[in-house]
Formats: sequence, structure tokens, C-alpha cells
Amino acid sequence: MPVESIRIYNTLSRTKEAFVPVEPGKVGIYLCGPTVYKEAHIGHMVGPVIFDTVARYLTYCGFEVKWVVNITDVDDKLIAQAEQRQIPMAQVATQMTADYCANLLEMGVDQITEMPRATENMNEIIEFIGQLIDREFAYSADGDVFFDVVRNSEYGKLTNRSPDDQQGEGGKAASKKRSPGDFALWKAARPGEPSWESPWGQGRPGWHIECSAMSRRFLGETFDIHGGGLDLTFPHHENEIAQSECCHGQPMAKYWMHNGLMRASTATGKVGGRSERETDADGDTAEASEETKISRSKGAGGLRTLLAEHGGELIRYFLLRTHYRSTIVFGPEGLEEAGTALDKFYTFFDRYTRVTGKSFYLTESDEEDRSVIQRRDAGELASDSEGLLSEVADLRQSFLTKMDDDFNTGGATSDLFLILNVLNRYVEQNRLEENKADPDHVAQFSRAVETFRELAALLGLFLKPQSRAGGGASEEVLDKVLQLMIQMRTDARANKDFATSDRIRDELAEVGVTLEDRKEGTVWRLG
RNA sequence: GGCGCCGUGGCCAAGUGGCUAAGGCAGCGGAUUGCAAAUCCGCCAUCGCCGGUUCGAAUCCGGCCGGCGCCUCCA
Repeated sequence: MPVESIRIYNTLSRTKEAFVPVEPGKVGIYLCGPTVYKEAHIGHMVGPVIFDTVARYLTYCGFEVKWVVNITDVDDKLIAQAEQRQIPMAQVATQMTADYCANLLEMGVDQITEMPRATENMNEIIEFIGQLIDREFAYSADGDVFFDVVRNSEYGKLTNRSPDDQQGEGGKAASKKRSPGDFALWKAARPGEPSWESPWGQGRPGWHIECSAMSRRFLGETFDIHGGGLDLTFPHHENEIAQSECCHGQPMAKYWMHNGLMRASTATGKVGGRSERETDADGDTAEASEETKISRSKGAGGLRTLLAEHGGELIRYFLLRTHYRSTIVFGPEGLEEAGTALDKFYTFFDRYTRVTGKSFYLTESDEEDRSVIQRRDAGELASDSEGLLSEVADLRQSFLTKMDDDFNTGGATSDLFLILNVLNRYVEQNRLEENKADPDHVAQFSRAVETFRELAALLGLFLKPQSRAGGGASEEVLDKVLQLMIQMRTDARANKDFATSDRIRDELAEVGVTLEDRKEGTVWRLG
């Protein structure tokens, strides 16, 4: 029985609305994916991460989720890349798609049901265009086909504008268009360009039509949630709506969700600094302000490097700690802070192991017999719980309430910290790390940690061990060496030779190994 | 010019009509420790400015100041 408490901010109405799916119990989500002409940057990950979280949450809440992310693999920019690199367009697409998918995986985005490519849906696209022409919402002109915006009385409803407002001149194909706001559904091929056969001659699809065609194929004429970056509202989504709704005579999607854009922090730490634009008297003021925009700033690239340096989990947490609709400023300070915050959890997981003798992370075989909670109704803690479990139950409720409210991951993550605090306090107060710990306390603690794991999993966090710094070296050998060092240091301490013991600890710290002296003995960790 | 968004402590960031304004980072004090690390406890903001509505507003309305996005195939 799916829950009915979820509210979603709908760009169409500019308000939060109760989430009621088109078909009870099922949810169809379409997210505009990348045009695969170059390597992905960090900004490309915002949508996938938030929608991956949305998909996890809706599944958890009892819905059967189908999530489609398209790959646009035919486009002017792809053609340009292919020309520049002297390789076929399809090869550019294959390479960049692989890069994109690898990045998604690294960030724990694994909820996608379908990833259709435009070039593999050419029949659907051509059929769709044909239907629009039949219904007189589109016209062909000299091998091109355009959508006739004037014929669509609702055109502009998503972004609140009308064709008359458009200032554009209509671009290169203006002379063929009936009005400047008309956009291409099909573009006639120029010599040497990749092309497909169509009733209008050799050519390729325009930008927006692939999404209308593929969303219909996989999700139907009306589906639940359509997502994408805020910058896609116009013209992309506006045009998708025009195409689909004129073709079908019914709404394309019930809820339109748009994630905020990311900006790069400048070296000075000032984000929107305007000093440069002031001095640039005659002016290209537009360019100065673009520096901070991720998608157009050169310095912000290197997602691969970023992931290699920090790990996908940190980037994921970094994105999720802010509400998805707000702007995220991306910079080294924020990453560092996120890393410090995550370390609190990792440190706790080691503690959990010390208390229970088990790893915090579940292995595949664990998932069967450990009661992993993957459903909201199954995760309820007994209503008569008290003490630890009662506290955790309250925080769990708080977490879910925040997620219900337009997927407030920023608020929800903070509840994770509160639960962490409750758990740590419980370990201290009941001396769970000592040998004489009460088994009942340990059991209760384990149950509480399960709830923590349940909630973190909704955010896609802490599902599997992150390869921490130093990866590649044999953990086993490292451990043996360090055990030896620890023994020597323990001997030194027993002899009150603190000069030696401190030297061992300090020099290990310099190479990235931290020693912790605990009642039960000394332990080491990286970082 | 048109259409929108945003402005909460040193930094990041929840809260959108009502207990003493979450949480994280940084900082300070304490517990613990041989010293540390980790952890725990405590301290640290009246919400850009002005006016209005209301018994009551960070939260609603108006104005102003500041920042940003789209109107250009950028997620």
C-alpha cells in the first residue's frame, strides 16, 4: 500500500502538490539525460543523483518505479566533435556514453530502468513527427520539418511566455519558418552528415523530439514525473510539452521537477563577483558573468579526476545535503567540509564493528538473513519502544517527513547526524565497547543501527565500503605491519617511554595512518 | 525589455504563521586520554533593509537593496 503523504513541487503550477500517480501504485519518471558529445562535468550529476534518490524513496514507499533516462546521441555538437576528431559520430557517442555511465555508477546511481538512445528510436521519432504533420501542428519545408507554435494555443505554459514574447530572429532556418518561435523537428542532412531516411528526405531529428518519442514509447502518453535541469525549462521542456500534448491531446507529465544549477566558486570565494565586468567598459558583460557557470566554465571539468580523488560517495553527499531546487556552489571548501562530515560516519562504522564484531556494510549473502529494511511499513519500530529505540523512531519519523516534503534531502541528512549522535551516546553510556557489555544492550544497539542503515540507503549512502585513500596496497600486509608498529609502541608506553611512542604515532600520522588508543587496545585507520 | 528564482550565525544549510530559529564545518570551554585521536556534554544567529496584515511572521503582502537563471541545442 503506497503512502500518500508525498508532496512534490511542480514547475507547472509553481506550488507543491500532493503526489498522486496516474496509475495507482506505479510511477513513471523521465529524466532528460545528456547529449553525449563530450565528457560529463559535475553539473551533469545533479539530476541523476536526485532522481536516483527519488526513485529509491518512491520504491521504499511502496511504488513500482520505472525511471527512464535518455541518451541524445545525434546532434550538431556530436557532428562537430566527430569532424574535429576525425572519427564517426557513433564512436563519439559510444565513448561519451560509456564515460557518463561509469560516472553514474561511481556515484551510486543504479536505479535507472531504461536508457534509450535517440538513434535507436528513429522509427518512433519519425512516426511522431508524421503524426504532428497529420494533425497540422507541424509542416515540412524543403527537407526540414518545423513545429508550428502559433497552432498551439497553450504554447509557453510551463515557463509563462507566449510566442509573441520571443525576441529571437528564428536562427539560420528563419526563412523557412512560418514564425520565429517555430523549432525544428527534423533537419535535412547536409552532405557528409549522418542521416536517416524519412518521408521528408535524408535527415536527422531536431533536439526536442527524441524526448517526446522515447518517453511515449517507454512511459506512455501521460506519465508521472518529468525531470531535468532548470536550464532546460525553456526551450527544451516547453517544446516537449508542445509536441506531446498536441500529438496526444492530453497532459504529457503530471509533475515537472527541475533541479537547480551548479556554479563554480571563484578563486576569491566570491561567487558573483562583478569586478571584471565593471572594468570591461565597452563591454561584453555577459561573458564575465558566465565564468561561474559550471556548464560553460572550463575549469570545472574533470569529473573523472574529481571522482577518483574524492570518491563518488562524497560527491553524492555533497549534492544531497542541499535541497535539489537550490543552486549549489561547487568548490574545494565545500568538498573538504563534506569529507570531514562523512568521516564521522565512517568512524562510527568502525565502532560498530568493535561492538558487534560485524561489518557495518552488508554483503550480498547478508541481505537475505539480516533483516534489511527496504520498505517503509516494514521499518517501523515497535510502538512500545523506549529509550534508544524510541529516540531513533522519532528521528526516523522526522527524516521521512522531510523526504515526503518535496524530497528534502538537505533536512533529512541532518537527521542522520542526530541519529549518529544518539547511537554514539548509547555506546558510551552503556560501555558497549567493553567486553562485559550487556548482550541486550548490544542487540538494541544493533536494531537501532539497522534503522540508520535503512534511512541512509534511501539517500544511496553507506551501501558499500568506499575505497579510502591508499587503495591498491594490500590491506592485509598493511595491517600486519601496523600491528607490529602498534605492539612496539605499546611496549614503549608500558615503559613510559613516551618519546618513542609519540614518535611512532606522529610519523605514522604523517603518512596518513591515525592511531587511536582505546581501553581495549590500540586501533589504526587511514585518514 | 519579458518570464522566473534567491538573500537564515565566520562558512555550508533546514525551517515557509506560534514552544527557548534544526543539523554540519570552523571556533571556544569541559569530560575522557600519559599526551593525542575518536566520542560525549556545554557555548556561539532574531532570519538583506523598510513598511503593512495578524493576538502572533524568518515564514503572508508591498516597496527598496543585493545576487542569480532563462529568453542563444547549456544538466
